[in-house]
Amino acid sequence: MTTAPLRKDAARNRERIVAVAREVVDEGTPLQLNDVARRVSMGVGTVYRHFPTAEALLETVAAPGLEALAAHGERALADEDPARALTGFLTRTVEAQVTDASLSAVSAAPTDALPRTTELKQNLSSVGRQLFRRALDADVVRADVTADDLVPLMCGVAYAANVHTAPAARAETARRYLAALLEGVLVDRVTP
Amino acid sequence: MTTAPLRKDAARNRERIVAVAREVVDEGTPLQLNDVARRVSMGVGTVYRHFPTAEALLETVAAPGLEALAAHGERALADEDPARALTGFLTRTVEAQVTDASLSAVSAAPTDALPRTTELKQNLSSVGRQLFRRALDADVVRADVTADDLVPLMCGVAYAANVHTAPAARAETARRYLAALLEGVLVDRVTP
Amino acid sequence: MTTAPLRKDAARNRERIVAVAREVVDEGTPLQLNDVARRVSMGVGTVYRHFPTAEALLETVAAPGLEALAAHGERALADEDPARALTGFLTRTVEAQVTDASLSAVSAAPTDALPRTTELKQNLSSVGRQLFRRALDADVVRADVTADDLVPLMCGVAYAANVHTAPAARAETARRYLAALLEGVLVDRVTP
Amino acid sequence: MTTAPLRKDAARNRERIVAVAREVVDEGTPLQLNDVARRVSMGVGTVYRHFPTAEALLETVAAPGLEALAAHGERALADEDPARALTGFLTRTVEAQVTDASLSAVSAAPTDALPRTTELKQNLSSVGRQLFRRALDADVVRADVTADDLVPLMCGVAYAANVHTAPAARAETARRYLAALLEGVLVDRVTP
DNA sequence: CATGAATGAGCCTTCATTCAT
DNA sequence: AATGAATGAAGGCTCATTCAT
Repeated sequence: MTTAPLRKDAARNRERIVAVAREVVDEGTPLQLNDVARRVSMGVGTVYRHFPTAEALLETVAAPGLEALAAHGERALADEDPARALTGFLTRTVEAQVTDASLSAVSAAPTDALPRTTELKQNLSSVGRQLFRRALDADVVRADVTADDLVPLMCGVAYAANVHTAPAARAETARRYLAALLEGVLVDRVTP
Repeated sequence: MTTAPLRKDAARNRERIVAVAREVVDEGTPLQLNDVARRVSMGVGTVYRHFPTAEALLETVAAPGLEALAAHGERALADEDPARALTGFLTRTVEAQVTDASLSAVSAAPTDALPRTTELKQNLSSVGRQLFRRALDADVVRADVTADDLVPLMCGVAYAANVHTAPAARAETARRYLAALLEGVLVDRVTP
Repeated sequence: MTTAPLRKDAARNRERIVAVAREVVDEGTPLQLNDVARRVSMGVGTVYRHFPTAEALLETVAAPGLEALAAHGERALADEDPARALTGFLTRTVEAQVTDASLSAVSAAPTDALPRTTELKQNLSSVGRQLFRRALDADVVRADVTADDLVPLMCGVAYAANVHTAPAARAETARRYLAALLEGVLVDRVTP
Repeated sequence: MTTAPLRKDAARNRERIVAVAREVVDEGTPLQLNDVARRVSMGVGTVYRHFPTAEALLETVAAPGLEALAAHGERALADEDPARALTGFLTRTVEAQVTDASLSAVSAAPTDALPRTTELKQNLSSVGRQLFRRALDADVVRADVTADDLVPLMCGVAYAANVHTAPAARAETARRYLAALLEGVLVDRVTP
């Protein structure tokens, strides 16, 4: 056991903190531990006890999203059409990033506050990597992109969708930009 | 000229401020007027006199870069190959954004502090739009991207190149990502 | 109680802040939270935690004075002589304003920082209004002044007493000016 | 000659400064030499040359008003009815103070920046003193107010009219408050 | 005389973090 | 465990005044 099991009330506190942090993130408000403490009507100390830094809390907020993406990826691995599998996975990924600010922040962060986050990000990478390899094996991927580029590219697509775009239109824009990336902006120049 | 020409010494001070701000930006340090004042050994008031906000200073730092990009675009308009012209312009753009943090920040900003910046951004947009239209007319562009998407997409490519990439490799990565976007990640699925 | 009762030490700090603010006010120095923090040797943050604005602190400093005035007014309501009751109340009011800069400032302020202040000012108004009505009913008040004029007039009397008057003489001067206002500067012109 | 005669252009500059300062005062904006300089499109230095301090400029702005009041007082001295003369003068005075922020500020100020201001204030005092003495001699003034109280009392009336009163209603309110002061708020208690 | 750039003290306010209770 | 008061560095900005040009 890594951590001692939390006392029931402590566990409940922790959950309330995370729930409220989720709201803060969804509001687009920067995540501050003091702010969260006030919102959950707990002392700052309590919040700090559970989450040593704002990043740790943010990653905890992001975790279910990361898990869900990985789970989706796992299911996609069962898809017989490798292109469809990869496309579906990536679509889901950018949609999630555009919808959930904790995911875009955590995905793009160079370092993690929690080991658990690193683990989740690796799981996700791994699934992406497998989907990518299958697509490669099926010759549906051009050569000059590697599996390592998937995360940065998805972060970029999500970022692009936020630039000069009204919030309501971002999910749709993200889908369009992903499509552009997958299919290419330029028509193939066929040399006869 | 809208504003009275600056006195020689004032002009020199102004230039020193911009030069130091350039360094701050290149360092990756957030641009703060107090910090700049300390670095140039001037009173804060002097810096504030020249630049009422950090954004104004940042945009001033970015201006030459924006001009250079527009100039490049103008020259590209003379290129007889529309695809090459557009590609060259976009390559230059993402390289610049990845190399110069003021450009990525200013490009993605929804509002401008200086009218001059708005003007420069419009020039740049306009050039991009013309290059795009030519490419469209030459049937080298797929339909579902419009000229309005160029800026967001370039911001996204530059952003992607910064994610999980060592500084030294960013320019090269940006070029790769742009290529991926232009040519498409997936092979076209030809239905026979 | 609306707010949780303060911890003992916090309460002591709060009191020290108010006490020092009282001194600052009595000195005639403008009330600044930073200044108060320095004088009580606490971090600025502590002072800001207790009082979000200088106005809030000023009103807290003024509160006991406002309460005392209202209390005096309540007692005056028991006086059988309506003119004496009103006069006594008003005398007390201008004396207080002239003696305590927080009272004149808070009384004249168009808006309040603390709900408690609004409440206290309303109490005070209400008492004045009742005393005034009694005097009216007893026909000892001329018609062209209303209860709404009492506060402005008292502020004016206190202000007048501060103009070109040495501090030591101000209370006495305020009484004289109030008497002038009540009795009239001009002799009644009796038309036979 | 106290001061060397100004060169024509310097004199014109001076006048423009005063005119703009008048506007600033009428706007209710605090009078700042930098601000005035900008508005008249002159260097701050020029404004400082003409007016060493904001007070000096304010007093210069107030001067015509002070002169007009004194002039009115002089004419009032010719009035055969001493009560009417005094009343008219005081009415004019409070109206002026309520209408012109420079007059209330300069009147209440304990010290003057310009000798000229001291002189004007003395003239005005002197006229008031004479009107008051006449009224006294005619037995239309109660005893417990002296000529020295006139200025403070008028400042107080003007101040009272500004407390909790909408700008548009201030002149009328000031007149009412002056009437109250002159005639008394309380009915004379006649002991039979 | 006129200019206006430069100064920098000084005020306001926020926030991440600690630690006594 | 929980609390939340205290901290104080740090950043933002204004403005009266001076002085080199």
